[in-house]
Amino acid sequence: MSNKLMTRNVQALHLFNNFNRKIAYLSCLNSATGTLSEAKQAHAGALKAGLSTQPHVATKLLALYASHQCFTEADILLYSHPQPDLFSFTTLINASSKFKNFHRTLTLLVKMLSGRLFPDTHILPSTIKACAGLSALKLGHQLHGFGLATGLASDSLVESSLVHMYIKCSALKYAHNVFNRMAEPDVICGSALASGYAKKGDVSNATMVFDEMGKLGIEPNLVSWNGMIAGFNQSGHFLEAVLMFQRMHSDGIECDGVSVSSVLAAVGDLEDVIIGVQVHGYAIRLGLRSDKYVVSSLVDMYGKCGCALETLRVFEEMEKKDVGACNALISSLSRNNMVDDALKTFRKYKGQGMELNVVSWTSMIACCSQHGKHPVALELFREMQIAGVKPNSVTIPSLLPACASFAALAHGKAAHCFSLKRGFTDDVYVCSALIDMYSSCGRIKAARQCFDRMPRRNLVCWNAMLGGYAMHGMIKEAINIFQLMQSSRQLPDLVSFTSLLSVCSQCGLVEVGQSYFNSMSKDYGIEARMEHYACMVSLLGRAGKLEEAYSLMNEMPFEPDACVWGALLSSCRVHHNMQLGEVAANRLFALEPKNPGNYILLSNIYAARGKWTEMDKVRDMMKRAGLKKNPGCSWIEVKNRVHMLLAGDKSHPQMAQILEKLNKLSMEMKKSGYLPDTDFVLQDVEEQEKEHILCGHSEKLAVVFGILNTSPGTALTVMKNLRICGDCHTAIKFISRIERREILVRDTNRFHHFKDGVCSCGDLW
DNA sequence: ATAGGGTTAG
Repeated sequence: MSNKLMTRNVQALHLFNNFNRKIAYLSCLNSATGTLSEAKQAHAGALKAGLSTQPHVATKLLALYASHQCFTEADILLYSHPQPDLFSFTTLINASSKFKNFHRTLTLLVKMLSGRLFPDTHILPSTIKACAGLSALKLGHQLHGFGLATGLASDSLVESSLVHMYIKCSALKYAHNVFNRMAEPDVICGSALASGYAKKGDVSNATMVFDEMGKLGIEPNLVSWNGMIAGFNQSGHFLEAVLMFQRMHSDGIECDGVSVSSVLAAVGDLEDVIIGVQVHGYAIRLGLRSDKYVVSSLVDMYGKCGCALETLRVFEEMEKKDVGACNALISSLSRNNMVDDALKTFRKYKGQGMELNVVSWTSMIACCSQHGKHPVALELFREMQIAGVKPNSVTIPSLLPACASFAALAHGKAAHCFSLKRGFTDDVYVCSALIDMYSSCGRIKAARQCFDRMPRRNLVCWNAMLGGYAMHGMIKEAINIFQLMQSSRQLPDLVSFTSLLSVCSQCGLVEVGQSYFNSMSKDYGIEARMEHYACMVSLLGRAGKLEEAYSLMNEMPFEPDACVWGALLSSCRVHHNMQLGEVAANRLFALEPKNPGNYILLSNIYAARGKWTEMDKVRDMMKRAGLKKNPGCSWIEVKNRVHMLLAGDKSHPQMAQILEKLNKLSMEMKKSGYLPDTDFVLQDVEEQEKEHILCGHSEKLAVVFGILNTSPGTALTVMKNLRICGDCHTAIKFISRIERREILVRDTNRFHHFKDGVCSCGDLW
């Protein structure tokens, strides 16, 4: 053999070997379906063998990477692919869609289209699914159009993905249309559509689709029934949910834990414990005692029906305690005013290492906020973050009322910043709570800013803003916002009118208030409730139209409650009307014998009229009611007498006696922590108070009250006014004084009444 | 190469 020939042979052999290696590699690649490291090895091998740009190899590698969600690597291969084909795109698009990487799915679709490749039946469903995942209705709609133009829309996979996409985008009409045109409609699409309507609260369409399924030859299955029950429950159609459950039962269809937990939630909201007990028994018969969802809804249902003991029993019977059930228990206890038990439960399971979630923390915070344990609520919020549980958009409005009642502006601001950071400020509940917090802390401008920045508003937001202006007695702004509300086509409700009437009453706008009161039922079909009558009585009463106020009370369709009588009594005190004052006071003594404020008001009227013996009688009544121990009350009572003496005959024989009594009381008050003033020259504190509020002189206001006394009731009033002046620092000082003492529940209620705009029975001390 | 149903917090 010549040398030349030799070299040729070697070359041929080399080529042959190389070819063999490639063949070996390709077969190896084809069998490589396993791990990610295998995929990487295959990729490395392809690079080494110079095969990575071979269409076949690239496509295979791409699929390997995609199956491991390694989209960056897959992308590199796609971009360096010599001729990216439909198959490469299909594998990548479907993988992205499968792993819910919807943005990538749609980016790939666009890239594919720009390469003049068009989706087929393999790609269309997964791209439509991506639109569903991103709620991209427009694009989904376009893909639908493409499907119609190309005839792909009649593919059954495309059809069902369209139905689901339209449901997810809450375009139920479109979904319904596609469903109606399906060649072979299936249970899955039918149930999804029916429950979609149910979730949206469209009872008639939900029922129609559900019933039509039978006509189309599709038998509704358990999931279809459950979807209806759950949907009705979620949209607040509780009765429909229960009826559906009953229909299911009478149709002889056996339900499961899903049906039971959904129907129980609805029963709870109907507060129908009789049905609740029946379903409970049914659940036990079906052996659902250990279903955590069933137990949670049972606990919640009994709680909503006011059966706290049953709630506890059901929870105790649970073998392995579940967080959800524990959360339901906490909220049930809270609902039934068992705040300490709720806290105990929370601490107990936290201590036992139960993994508490956002709902657990939020329920506990809401519970404390709602029951006046404001510092605890704030502390829990801090603890929650230390525990690494992220607050969500429900946590914020649960916490904010605590900041508001506490005038804890710094905490409220922090919560606001937190919401901004986390993007919660588009949430109507968050914003409404912020508005309320800022108004309560005296920052009405900040409240308005929150209001103006809202992308969408509902009734709650409008009421929060209106309430804020009412709280500050800003009549112009309140009327303004009410008009804005009407031009925005937002119908007002009971709460809106409470604020409006309250602010009119505060500002003495009798006619305006009366016209609002009349238009309530005339223009909006809203029947006036107790709080509206309280406002009206206060409105008329403050203006001195006491007889009119009294006759309005007689015309009321129901018996006036303590609030309404209190409004009348307060007005009687302002105008020194003894006759009506006595009527009101006597009713109040019967309605709330333990409320010292009523006695004081009457005593004040007597004092103004110089009725010495009547004052004695009131004092005796207080004693009999067991209220004589309150030095603050006695103090005011005695002070009134001194005023009388000073105003009248200074050489009154009882002067020395009274002064002695006053001194004794002063000592007593000092001992029990009150700060009495011995300087009763401050005759008309109320006048000063009004002036300072109007001028925003919070320090002076604080001084006036600081000198007078600091009984809990006073401190509350001061705090309220300080907040209106925007001086939260001083307000907080007052709060700490209140918290060191026990406040009568009634006092707190009055305070909240004020806050909500019914200030008619304020002016306690 | 997949699709429909559950409780509890404002």
